Amino acid sequence: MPDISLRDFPLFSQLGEAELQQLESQVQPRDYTARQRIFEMGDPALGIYLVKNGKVKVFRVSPEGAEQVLGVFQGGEEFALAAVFHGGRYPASAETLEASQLFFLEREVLLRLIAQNPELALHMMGTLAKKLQGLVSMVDSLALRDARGRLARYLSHRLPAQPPLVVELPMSKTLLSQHLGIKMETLSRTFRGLADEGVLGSTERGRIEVIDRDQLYRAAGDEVPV
Amino acid sequence: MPDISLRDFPLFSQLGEAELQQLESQVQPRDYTARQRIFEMGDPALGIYLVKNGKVKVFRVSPEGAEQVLGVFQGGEEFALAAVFHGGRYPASAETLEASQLFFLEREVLLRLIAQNPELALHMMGTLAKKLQGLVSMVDSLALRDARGRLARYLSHRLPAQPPLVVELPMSKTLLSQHLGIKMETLSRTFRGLADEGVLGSTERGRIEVIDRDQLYRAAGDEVPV
DNA sequence: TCTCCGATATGATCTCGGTCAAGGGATCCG
DNA sequence: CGGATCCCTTGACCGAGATCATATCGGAGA
Repeated sequence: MPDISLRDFPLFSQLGEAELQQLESQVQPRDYTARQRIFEMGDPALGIYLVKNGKVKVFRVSPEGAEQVLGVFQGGEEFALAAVFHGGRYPASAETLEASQLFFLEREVLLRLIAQNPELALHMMGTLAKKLQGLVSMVDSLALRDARGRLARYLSHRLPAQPPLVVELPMSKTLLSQHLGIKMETLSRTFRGLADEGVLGSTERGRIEVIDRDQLYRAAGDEVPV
Repeated sequence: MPDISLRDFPLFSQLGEAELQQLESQVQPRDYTARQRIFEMGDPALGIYLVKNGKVKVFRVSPEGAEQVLGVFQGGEEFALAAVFHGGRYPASAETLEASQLFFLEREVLLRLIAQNPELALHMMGTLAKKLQGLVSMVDSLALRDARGRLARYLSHRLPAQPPLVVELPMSKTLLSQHLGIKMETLSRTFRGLADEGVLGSTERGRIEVIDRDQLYRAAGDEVPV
């Protein structure tokens, strides 16, 4: 996994060389070990995080301690962007999945950056809008699909267009179950079910072989664009 | 219900008199009857809608025809804001609940407006961020709370701080059930349950009397700020 | 190679909420 | 006044998925 510099973040693709260098000096590198808490839901939202390497999960916790994973972010992605713009508190918690290096960008620095680069604002609105869309899709899954439908949808979204009909899971099945809002045991049974139906092949080691692409799409319900 | 002009939209609170007048000429008034479709999920996102009066629901539909309501918008609110910023398609459908007058604001006009008023961009990012927060809360409800917890949370969020311990539902119970992701019958039983527990009083005519505020908060789990 | 431990699988139950069915009760209208 | 319609309530039953319990797999380290 090669290291990543600021210029590799799509979020900053608009910026010129000079601005990037300036930004470089204002960003705070922070190193984390595996399973380290980055912030807790309710903490004041002081800035955004950029993932240089490693993996971070963002999640909510139920009163009983169950976790719902909102997203897993890795190199080149940023998180907690939205929290900065209503100046309040983080609406979820974040924790590393493995040892990770992040950049922390203070709220004020980000706002100043935007003030100097108006087109950056538009770009960030696009980013926010995409996240919103992702959450709408998540709500749809949770409210309107059963376990089979949720899994099929997750897989079909990540199935590469080109031949190797394989989905590489970016996280463990345990974590995936928390992302789909179903229990591990149920996810396990659901994978098994799809395999028995002939839709999937092996599902080991985070490598999901898809055998019947069309039926996977059908199980996903729809929304899978052409 | 008094009529509302553009200056009454919080979204445009930043704009000066001149800009508002200019905007006035670029906005398209559109009238709808009750239960009329405004756009369908998948339609190209051509612009945003501002609600002058009436009520609009935004929702997703399952393959079986069940609806999940993402939001209900009324006078002074706008919807479909996010869709404009990734230039794609509406990720949900919208329909009037009653006869309504809306303003339609074309994407290009909005973008031009932002270009001329950079601080408007920040304000809109705040709006987007709030919507994102709302969806995160919705995901939390759907994934981590049971019917009782969802309803209690909904009510506690809308309970006025001052004495008349009453929540006025902005929609029918049927619609509310589609908003909370539970069936009408279950919602009815859940209301009944909370009343039997002594948490709620009468729940008739969209007027929910809260008797035991503390227990309502407790049933809501947490997240209810001090 | 052996041991340990976290991740995954599988079986046996339980349960919340969905489904199906049958009323109320209010409002509007002929 | 009777009927039609919409919204809500209540009851009986059922099933997908949660829960509880146990077994197995596979990688890391001694």
